[in-house]
Amino acid sequence: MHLQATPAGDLGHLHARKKHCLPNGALAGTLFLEANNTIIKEGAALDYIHVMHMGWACRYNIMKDGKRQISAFLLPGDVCESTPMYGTLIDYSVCTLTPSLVKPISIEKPVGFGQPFDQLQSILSGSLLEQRLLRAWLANLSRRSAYNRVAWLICELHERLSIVGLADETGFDCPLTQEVIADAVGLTSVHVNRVMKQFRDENLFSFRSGRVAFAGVQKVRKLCGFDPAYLHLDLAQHIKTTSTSRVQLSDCP
Amino acid sequence: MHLQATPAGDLGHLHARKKHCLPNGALAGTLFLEANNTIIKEGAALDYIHVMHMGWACRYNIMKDGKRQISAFLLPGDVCESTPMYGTLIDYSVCTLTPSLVKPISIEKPVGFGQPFDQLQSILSGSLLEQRLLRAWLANLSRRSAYNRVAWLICELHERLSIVGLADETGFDCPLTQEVIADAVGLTSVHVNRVMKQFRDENLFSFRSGRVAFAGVQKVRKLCGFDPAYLHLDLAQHIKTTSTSRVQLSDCP
DNA sequence: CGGAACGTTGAGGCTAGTCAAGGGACGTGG
DNA sequence: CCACGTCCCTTGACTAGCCTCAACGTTCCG
Repeated sequence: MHLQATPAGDLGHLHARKKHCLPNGALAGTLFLEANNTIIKEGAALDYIHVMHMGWACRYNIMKDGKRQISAFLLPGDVCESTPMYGTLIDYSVCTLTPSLVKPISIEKPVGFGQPFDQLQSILSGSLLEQRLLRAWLANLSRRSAYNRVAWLICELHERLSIVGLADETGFDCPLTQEVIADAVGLTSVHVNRVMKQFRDENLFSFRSGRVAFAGVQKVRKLCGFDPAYLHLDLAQHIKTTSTSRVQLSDCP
Repeated sequence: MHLQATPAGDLGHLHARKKHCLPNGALAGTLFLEANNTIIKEGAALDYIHVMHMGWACRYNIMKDGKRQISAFLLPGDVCESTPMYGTLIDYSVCTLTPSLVKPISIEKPVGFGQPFDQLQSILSGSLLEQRLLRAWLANLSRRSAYNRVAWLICELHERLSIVGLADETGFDCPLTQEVIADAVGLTSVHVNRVMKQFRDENLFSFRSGRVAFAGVQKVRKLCGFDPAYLHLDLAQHIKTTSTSRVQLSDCP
């Protein structure tokens, strides 16, 4: 997708029409945002973290020639900030892809002070997991065909959504447009479309009207070499902290 | 580059022929490694960090089909571990590209305990900087032509080497083979070669016998859209907030 | 001198991009 | 209710960028 390269790297035509939700219980302080609303602007200093409660968002950068590179999809439960360290300058933007509920949480000022160790540890773990995802994406973009690249992304989304209960073996609701997928995997939307057609024709999965419907997830995973290990590794290790059998770690993203 | 996919994801034919250096002064405990020696093996648990004192190394993954994806070059001053958090399982390998001096430093066991806050902060800053680099690489691979991709990598190396005094306006010593560059930018070595020829022919820079010789760095930067901001941003901000000199741990990637 | 590792070059093919046109779904306003 | 615009999907024809295969050159070293 080509966009006008505005100085701030922001989508100029978007306006954050935030409104507060019913301030009862868990939703207190949660913001409701329409699709295509900016949550984080590149260049800002970090003072809040934003937790996705509902809806999808993406982390992206606009390049000098107007091309957009998406570096992460943010699903319910995810934190929009890749390293929530107070005061750091943010080198990416985040915008919603669907109507969303986002909860901002303010951060203690001096990093570390007054924060329990396990909070620091979770920031570190989060940052580490982000790195793993980025390395996996790097390998995906760099070394796979368009066909496998798209399949792999679908597998990642499926796996991550499964973890939060938003996907099962039959598939998942996926609000992404083919253009957004293209900007994530480094293709054109036209080519993404062709690849999707191929997946349909080969009866692997369909991507239509906002839903990915599988005819066998394992077949798809095998074909594109998807191994969910890189998503769990840390989590599993973190929970058990020590003394564990950590099995399938060596394989590539 | 295609490699046999060995279970451990390691380069089977490499043998770590470590030997201790003269244990006097700053070099005490420093290891001397030949080229193509493994420093970190994918799947290991992190208990030491390894600081590059001399020589070049790279962080990489071997994919199931044997392809190698390099996700970072490690230059003098860099820490091989992208997030030096004790006990985490490492999802990449690191090997030397040239004869190198590497200093291993053991880490306190429980993350955080007994470590001063600025050390934690330094780990976080380092991790954050790694993310920035990864995002920059992602955009580079995904959205630029082969020609610009290679130019951009050369600019990054030049900038980072300049920071540690190993490059000037005329160029820098670069021990990378065209195949290694190919594995970093997602091309074949044949095509890297063609692009290099083009750079020579256009009198932008030459890449010959281990040296990159510029005929005007700015011209190259402009053409590929290289902006060194992503390397500094945090550093500048970081120094201001805490006013400490902790140079080699968190700083340059 | 021979081998190994790396660089160089050419021919030909495939993958993905570009350009272009049209279709379906949906909302809005007359 | 229909006309229209917008957004997204779909498809075809053509092009170009990069890959593959293959051969040969260069440098270095034992």
